[in-house]
Amino acid sequence: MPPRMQALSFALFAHMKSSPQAVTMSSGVRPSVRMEEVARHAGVSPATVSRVLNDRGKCSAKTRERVLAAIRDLGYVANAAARSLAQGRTGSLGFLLPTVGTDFMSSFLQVVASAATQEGYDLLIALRSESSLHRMLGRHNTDGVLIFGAAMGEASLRRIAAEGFPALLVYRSSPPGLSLPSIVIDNEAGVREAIDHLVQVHGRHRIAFLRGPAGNEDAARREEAYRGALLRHGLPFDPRLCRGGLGAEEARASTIALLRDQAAFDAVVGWCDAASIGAMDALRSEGRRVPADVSVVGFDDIGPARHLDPALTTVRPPTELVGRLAVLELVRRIQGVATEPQARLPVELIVRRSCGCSG
Amino acid sequence: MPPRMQALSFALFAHMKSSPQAVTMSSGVRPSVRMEEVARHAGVSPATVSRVLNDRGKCSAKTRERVLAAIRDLGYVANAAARSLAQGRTGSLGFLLPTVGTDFMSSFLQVVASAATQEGYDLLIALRSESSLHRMLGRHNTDGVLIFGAAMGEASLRRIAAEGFPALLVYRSSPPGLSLPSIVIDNEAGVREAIDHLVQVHGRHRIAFLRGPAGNEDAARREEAYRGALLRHGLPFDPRLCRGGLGAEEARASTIALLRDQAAFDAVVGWCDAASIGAMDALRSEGRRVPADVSVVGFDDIGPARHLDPALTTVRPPTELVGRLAVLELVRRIQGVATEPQARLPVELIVRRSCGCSG
DNA sequence: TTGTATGCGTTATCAC
DNA sequence: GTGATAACGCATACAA
Repeated sequence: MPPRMQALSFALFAHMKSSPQAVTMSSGVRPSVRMEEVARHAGVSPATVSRVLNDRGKCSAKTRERVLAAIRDLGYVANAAARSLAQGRTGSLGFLLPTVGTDFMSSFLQVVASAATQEGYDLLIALRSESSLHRMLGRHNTDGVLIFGAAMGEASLRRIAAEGFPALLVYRSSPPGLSLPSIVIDNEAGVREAIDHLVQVHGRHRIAFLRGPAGNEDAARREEAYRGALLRHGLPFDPRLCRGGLGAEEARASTIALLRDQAAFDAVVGWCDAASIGAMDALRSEGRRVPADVSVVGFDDIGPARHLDPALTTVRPPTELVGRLAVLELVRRIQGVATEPQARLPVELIVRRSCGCSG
Repeated sequence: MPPRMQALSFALFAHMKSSPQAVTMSSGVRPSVRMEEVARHAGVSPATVSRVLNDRGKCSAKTRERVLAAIRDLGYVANAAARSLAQGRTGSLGFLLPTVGTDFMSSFLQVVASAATQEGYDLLIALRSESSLHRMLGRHNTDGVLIFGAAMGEASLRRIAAEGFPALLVYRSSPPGLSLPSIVIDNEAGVREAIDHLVQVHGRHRIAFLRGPAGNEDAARREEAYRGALLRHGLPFDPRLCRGGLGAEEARASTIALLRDQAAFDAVVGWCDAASIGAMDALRSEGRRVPADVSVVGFDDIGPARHLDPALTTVRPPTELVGRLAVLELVRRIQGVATEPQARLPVELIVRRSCGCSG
């Protein structure tokens, strides 16, 4: 935010804070209509209304009609808290995630949110915050939680597992000994395929890698796979070619450092698309041509990948499937059904132009 | 999803569905610890525990300690439903939005989520779904709702207003007669500045516009402003230059149509960045140079905008401010404090290279 | 098929 | 300061 805007924002806040216009406390806030009122209106007992609402037990079509009419007339909406208390379930899922501000996370969240709705659950989201985490736990507030990546420390995971609270890890496997169910993708196969392609199709032999954050399991697996793939092709591992690329910024910097380093390279594999995009940016600004001089491959297939110039060749995880499966499995676990301890979903190499193909 | 993957997904689902490993129903699921147990453990009454938990009324530091210790030992977490029922508040905000899958929405959601956390509220998100909307209403389930753009029909808005349920519109103004509080941005000023810049600095006189979706208020305002700005500069409005550009795809198509149409133009203003990006894409693929042949300007300043080649000149709304203010105002409204009926926040023209500047 | 009564876990209003 | 007790609004045996 530029200074001027910031000043403005303070002014706005201050103004509104000190706004003296008294308090409208319960001006038009009539007490919300309860079930009892609906019952009276329909000439039945509250219990009957409850049955109609939940499709429990049989009741004559006529009373059913009357009740529904009353509900409509009065604009009745059940009090979620009371219902939860009585039923012992909240009807909502928690989703713990480190951030929603990235392309990848937002599209994943989209999938999870619609899957949750489809399964009849509300979605409560919490950004890596131990406090909101706390509230979600203890068989309260939420019927179960989806935990993305490293959004939650191992200590908390341990507690969840101990309490038997329904939880499912996504894009992260269970810490040893905990046996929390999880859904991960086949990072190894993805990177292996990518590098096989670079070596076999494009004859690349000096392949650099931009590594992800330390705590990130996917990042670690992909880096491992990178080294493994080099080995399989009999290529030496050159530490100068393996640099930090957390996001586009760092990737840009690393790529420029790579160029300055004189350590010749003819391909860059980013641990994620954002990193690869940063790399392409840097290469272009330094006068290198992609893919003529350097091939670039990413991982994630975020939205912009296909619109880059050249379009980014990248490894696509089955985001849609991961999200739907995650919600489904969590719901199943909430219902007490035993589920697979771990699902490892296959990825797919999307060949576009940044590797050198003409597709 | 490619066919092979789809088949696989079915296989996975089927497998898990038919998994015969019985039911773990309440295997390690011990009944959650309640307040009463904490009370016994600490040698006090439940009422005292409640006081300690909520900092209500005075109590000796010693009992306070004992209670806190008991809570820690037993890993007690308050039951949210019971608490809500007793207090008449849920401690969560609802956020109704059409989608989270776009750059713009995800960064806005990020702001809203962290603001909510900061204000001590959980965030319940609902993707344009009348059913989840329904649950959020009626003074239940959430203490108030944030409604983004056209995420909710006017009928529902009317009901909300009638019930006096705390609600705040964001990126959309209140329908006439409803007086729901709202926070909007100054679309007019943004487009006007952009077009002034194109005309005055770059001498552009044939300016095309890519219009947004019909129901979108921002889109409508921006288009109006486009026509207004042309008028002010004495430029004719040519309907052939005003085409659909909902997203990148349509924008691409429209731009190509524009070129085929022989209706000469030297600038394109997109109603949003995604549209402008699509336009740039099309221009490039058709052999036009940006900005040499055609200037391009966007609206939103989404993340990728600055990384395009050339970097996109665009109008930036104060997303951070809008989000924080929205949460703050909603909370204030929930607390019964009268708030401004409408805030119209200023935008800023971010001049980069796609307009022709060398910045 | 429908109504009555009780409990869900917490907070709040009282007495003590 | 602290402890009993009555709501909070709904679901669900159980009775009718």
